[in-house]
Amino acid sequence: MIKIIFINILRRVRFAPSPTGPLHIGGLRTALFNYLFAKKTEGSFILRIEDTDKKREVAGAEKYIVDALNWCGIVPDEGPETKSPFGPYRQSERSHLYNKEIKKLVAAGHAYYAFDSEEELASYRNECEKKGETFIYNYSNRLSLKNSLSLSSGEVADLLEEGEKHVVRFLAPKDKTVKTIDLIRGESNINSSLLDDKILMKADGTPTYHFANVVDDHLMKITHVIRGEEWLPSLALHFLLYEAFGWKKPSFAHLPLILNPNGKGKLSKRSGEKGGFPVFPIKWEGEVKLEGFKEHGVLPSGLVNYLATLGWSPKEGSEVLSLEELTEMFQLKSVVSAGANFDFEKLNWYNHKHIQDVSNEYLVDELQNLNISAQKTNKERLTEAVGMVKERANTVLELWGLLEYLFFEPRKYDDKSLKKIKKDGLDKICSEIISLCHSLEKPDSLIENLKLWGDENGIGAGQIMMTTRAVLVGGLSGIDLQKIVSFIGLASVSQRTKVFVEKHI
RNA sequence: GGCCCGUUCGUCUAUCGGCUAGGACGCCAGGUUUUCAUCCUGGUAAGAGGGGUUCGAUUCCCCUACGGGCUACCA
Repeated sequence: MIKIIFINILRRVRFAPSPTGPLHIGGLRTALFNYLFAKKTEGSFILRIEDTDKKREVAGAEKYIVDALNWCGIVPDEGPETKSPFGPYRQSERSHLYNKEIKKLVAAGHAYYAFDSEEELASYRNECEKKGETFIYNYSNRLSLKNSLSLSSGEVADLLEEGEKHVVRFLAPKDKTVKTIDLIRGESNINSSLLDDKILMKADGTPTYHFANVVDDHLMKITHVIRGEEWLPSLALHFLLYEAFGWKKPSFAHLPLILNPNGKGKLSKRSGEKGGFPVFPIKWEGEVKLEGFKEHGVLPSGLVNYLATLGWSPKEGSEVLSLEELTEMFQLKSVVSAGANFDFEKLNWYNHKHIQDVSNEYLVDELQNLNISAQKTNKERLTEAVGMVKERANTVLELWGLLEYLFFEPRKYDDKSLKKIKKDGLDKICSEIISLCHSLEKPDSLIENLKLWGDENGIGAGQIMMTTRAVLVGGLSGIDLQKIVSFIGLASVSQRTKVFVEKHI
C-alpha cells in the first residue's frame, strides 16, 4: 500500500523498536510519548524498524509492533509501508546509506578500521577482569591493538585487500568535555576519556545501533529523539558522532523507565506473571504464547491513559483522558525523571472509567471477541445486559461474569448465601413466586407484588429479596432484582424457582 | 568494579525558595442501594539521612545511603 503523505519537517519524531519479540508496554509508552509530542503540534510520528541484528530478529515481531500501535490508536505517519524521500524505514534496507556515511567518517579521521577478533577482545576483557580492571578500547590502548591506527597504511591496505574481517570503530577523543543536553534532565558534562571506541560497523557489514541511529535520525530529519532512559549513557557518544559528521543535533529526551511493582528492576515478563498481569498490549503467538492486556479485557484507551500517567500527569482537571485529550494536554517538559512502578490496580481503575465512556455495542464486540459463550448469545439482548452491568466492571472480561445470570440459570448456589437465607418460609416464598409468575401478565410488578404478599403474611421484605435473589442468580449480589426479573421474564423466573425448590427444599 | 541517572503519602504524581505539602489509586469509615458493586462524603498517609547557601529550604549546592540504568561485533 502506498500512502501519500504530507511531510512536516518542523517537528519529526520517531519510534524505533527492534523486532526481537513482542513490544513491551515500556516500548509502547515510549511510542505514546513520541506520538503525543508530535500530534500536539501536527508534527510527524515515524516508525522505523531497527533490524540491523539479524541474529536476534524474530519472525512476526514487526507485524506485532504495527498491530499493537494500531490497536492503541498510536498510528505512525510514516513507516515501513510508506514511500517517501526519507525511506526506506527498515534499517536492513538502508545499508547503502550507512556504507556511504561511514566512509566519510573514516576519511575525516573520526573512525578507523580494527582487525581484532571477538575472541581476542574477549580474552583481553577476561585478563583485565582478573586484575579487577575494566578493558576499554580507547586512547589508552588502541595503539597496542590491531587497527588502522597502530598498523602502517600499507599493512591496512593489504589486510583490507585480502578481505580480512574488520569492524569500523569511532575514534573517541581524549580528555574532551562533552556537554550533553536532555530536555527532561538538563545538562550534563561527560569526559570523553571515559568513552570507548564504539564499534560503528560490525564485521558483517551491518551498522550498530549507535551509528545507524545517528545516520537515520539525521537523514530522516528527526528533530526530537524521545527514547528510554537506557540510552542516556550513550548520549555523549551520539553527540560526538553528530559533531564528527558536522550535523545539527536533534533535541534529546530520555524517558524514565517503567519498573516492576516493587520498584526492583525494569518491568519484566516474570514479574507480570507473578502479579497476574501481562506486560504486552496484545497477544503474541510466537513459539511461546503470551497474552496481552487486550486479552485481559483492558481497553486500548484505558491502557493508553494509564501509560500516559507513568512519568507524566495532566496539570489540572480529570485524570481520565482519551488519546485526543492527552494529545491536547501533553507537555514533554513536564515528564518526570524518576522511574515509575507499574500498578495493575490503578490500570484497572482507569479501565473501569473508560468502560463507562464507551458504547455498549463496542463493549459487546470486544466481549464477543474474548468470550465464546458471549459469541453464542443474542447480540441485542447482550447489548442491553452489558448496559445494565458495565458500571460494575473493571475489564471487558469481567462483564460476562456480571451478566451471565441474565442468560443462564445458576450453575450452582453460593453456600454462604444459602446459609444467610432463613429456612423458615422458604417453600412458601417459592410457591408464591411460581404462582405470581402464572397469574401476572407482565414481569414488571413481580417484586412489588411479592413484597405486598410478604406484608400480608408476616414475611419481611429483606427475606423476600434475599431469597428471590438467591433463587434467580445463585448468590446475593448483582443488579436490581426487578431489573433481573424484567430481563429474564416470568417463564424463566418460574423455571428457576422450580429448579431451586427441587434442589434445596 | 567503573560511569551515568534518580529519591515527595504503600503506589502514580503536584509544588517554577514562603507549606496548614495538593490531587489520584489503594485502604478505612459513613451515606445511597432493603443485596453486592457503582456512586457520593469524610479520613489515613510523604519530602531517604547529614551538612551547607539563605531571613526562610521539599525546592539550590555538597556528601552519604538506597534504588535504577549502562558497561557486547544487542538494541
